Amino acid sequence: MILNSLNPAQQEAVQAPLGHQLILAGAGSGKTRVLTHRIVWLVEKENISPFNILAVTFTNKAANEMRSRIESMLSMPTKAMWIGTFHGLSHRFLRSHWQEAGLPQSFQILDSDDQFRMIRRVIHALNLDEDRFPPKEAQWFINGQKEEGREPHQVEPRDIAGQMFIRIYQAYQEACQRAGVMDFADLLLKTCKLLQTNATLRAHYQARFRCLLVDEFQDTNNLQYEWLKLLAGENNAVMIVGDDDQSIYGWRGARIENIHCFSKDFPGAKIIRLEQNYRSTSVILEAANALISKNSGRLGKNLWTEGKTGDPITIYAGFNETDEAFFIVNRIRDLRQNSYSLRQIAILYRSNAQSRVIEEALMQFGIPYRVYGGLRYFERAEIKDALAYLRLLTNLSDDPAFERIVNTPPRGIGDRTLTTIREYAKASGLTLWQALEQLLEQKQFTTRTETALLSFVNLIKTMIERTLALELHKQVEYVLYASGLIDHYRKEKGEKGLTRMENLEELVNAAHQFTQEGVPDEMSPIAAFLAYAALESGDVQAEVYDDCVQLMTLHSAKGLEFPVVFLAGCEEELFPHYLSMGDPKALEEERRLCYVGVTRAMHKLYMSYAEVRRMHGKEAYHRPSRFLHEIPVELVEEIRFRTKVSRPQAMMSTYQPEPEGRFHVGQEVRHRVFGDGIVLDIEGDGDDMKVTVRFPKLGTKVLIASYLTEK
DNA sequence: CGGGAAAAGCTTTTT
DNA sequence: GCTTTTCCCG
Repeated sequence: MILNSLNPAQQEAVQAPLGHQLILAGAGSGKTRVLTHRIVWLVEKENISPFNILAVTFTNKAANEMRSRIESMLSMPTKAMWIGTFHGLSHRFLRSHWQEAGLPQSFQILDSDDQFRMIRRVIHALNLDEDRFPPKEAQWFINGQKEEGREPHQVEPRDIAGQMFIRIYQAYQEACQRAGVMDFADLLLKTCKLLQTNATLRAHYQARFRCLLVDEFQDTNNLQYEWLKLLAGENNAVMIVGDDDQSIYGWRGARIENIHCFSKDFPGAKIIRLEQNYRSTSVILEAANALISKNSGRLGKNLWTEGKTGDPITIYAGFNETDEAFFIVNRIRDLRQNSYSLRQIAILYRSNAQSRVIEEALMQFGIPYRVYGGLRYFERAEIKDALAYLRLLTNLSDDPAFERIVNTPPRGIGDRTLTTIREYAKASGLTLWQALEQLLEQKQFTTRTETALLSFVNLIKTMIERTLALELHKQVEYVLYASGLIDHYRKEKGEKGLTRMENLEELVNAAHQFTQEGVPDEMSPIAAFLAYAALESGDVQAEVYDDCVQLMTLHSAKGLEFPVVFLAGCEEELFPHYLSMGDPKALEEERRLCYVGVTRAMHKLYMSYAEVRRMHGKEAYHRPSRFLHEIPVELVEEIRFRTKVSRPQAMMSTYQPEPEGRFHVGQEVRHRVFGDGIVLDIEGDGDDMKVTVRFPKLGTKVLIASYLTEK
């Protein structure tokens, strides 16, 4: 193992004695390298068997990457090592111990969309008003309770409405149990509960995992922390890696506090800081450091680099969002001339809605781009339809799957028929499938409905018989055609239907590929495939060979790096977002988000804002983001193009403001970075005053007045 | 059942 | 304002 490729702090972390370690790893400080080297070190130097190691990450992508890196460094198989996400590892645990956990062997996993539908059904079944008890809120409530480790009976009701939400939670939980399904949070919760109550299992796993490693620890929630403590027990060594300054998922339950609690809960924990950055220029790092220093309660870190100073950060004041987009596109064209390839350039923004204007500008100039995010493969409606058939075949009790496909494609089973089935099921505590069978026996329907229902029942039964012996991908293929899904989407007009057909056909390939890569022995291929689809909803990664500008939100940019970064929409109300501005905690998270954005850039960072922006249909005038002001002036170069779009002629000629205060046209002024120049124009007043200055060597620049002094 | 009109969102996202 | 979902009627 080559340790001399690591810096002293990294080496210290990799070679740390077997105990608790807290690695505070700044952006671009090589934390993944440290983590993988550490695991290799444990195996090679501490003689820990891969069998005794467990490593947790937040995404499947990170887990896969970690395993393959370790494999390439280690001369032995890593199969015995547990590497995965909290959810993936919990799933693996519950598959082995479904009996102890009181689960059906073929239990399936609900994604958040399935969960939402199921909760809505439950609310209807309880005869509650959807307006008074919105499914979204119930979902938020339920997931929140689960993250705190509370089952329905453990929740303290706050008020009458809270009491109702508990009842919804209770009913939802019962419905899940009946259907043999569990949601994401259940995977963690059931694992924790089982480890808490079953001393034998707890002892077994605590004895096994002598070394536990957690990546991105600042993103853990309470339940995940509990999960870790249960497996760690008294004797196992825990290494966590994280960066409190990059915690940007507080809004979905991540507790930055966990990283603060670690030293207390894991006695003797040693803190090691990785502060040397290998990514960015010192200008970018200084800006990031200055920005994040405005936050309180940090563990504290100061990134530094041995690298170049680099160019100043460019701040562009656009007239409106179109002007901003054109600025970006123009700069991209320049960069391209300067031998940057498009894939080295990223445009980051706070919210997805911002991408449209930028996309239009890129399209207009024929610049290829790729937008990250959006619906992923296994989340597409047509794919979920197909998977619901597979789910129902595996498990006729799967009510959410039943609901989804009973009338997809349309086969004459309407809402009234379904209501009858649902009510019967509810009254007799049966699953929808059982209720349907009993009602058919009792001849409860009109002839037409009965025919429709019978053909559905027969369809499913035939599918089960016919696919039993088939290989997984043949099963999928059979289901696609026999269900009529293919025909259904074929009829859908336009490009949409075509894409959906292609997606469905792709599912056969996906299934084939899945079986080739090997199915865990303890599961049936179909169950394994379904679990895979639910847990790993499929990347929409840009292919590396595509030379495209990368567009994404700041959140999805985390963990990535780009030679050139444009950070668009740096305006108050948008970034920081208006919904976060009232709450100091949320505001600090926005600042961390900005920190994440700034530290993505390797060589060149552009930040831009628009003076006028159409938001929710209205023209809104926002001030430049406070984050821009938190970056030291000497690191910044502010510019504004005087394009036609950016300022109507009329305003210039009729409105010539008399210089208020310190500056007037023709005056000689001084700037800390650019030196001496002459004032050409003045706009606005007070804090917003912008002064156009001509500098002898640098040309004309528009600057904020407070950055200038009289000569 | 399907299409068009009305209404409701509208920050960030992984599992 | 624009887009997505829901609702209502032929």
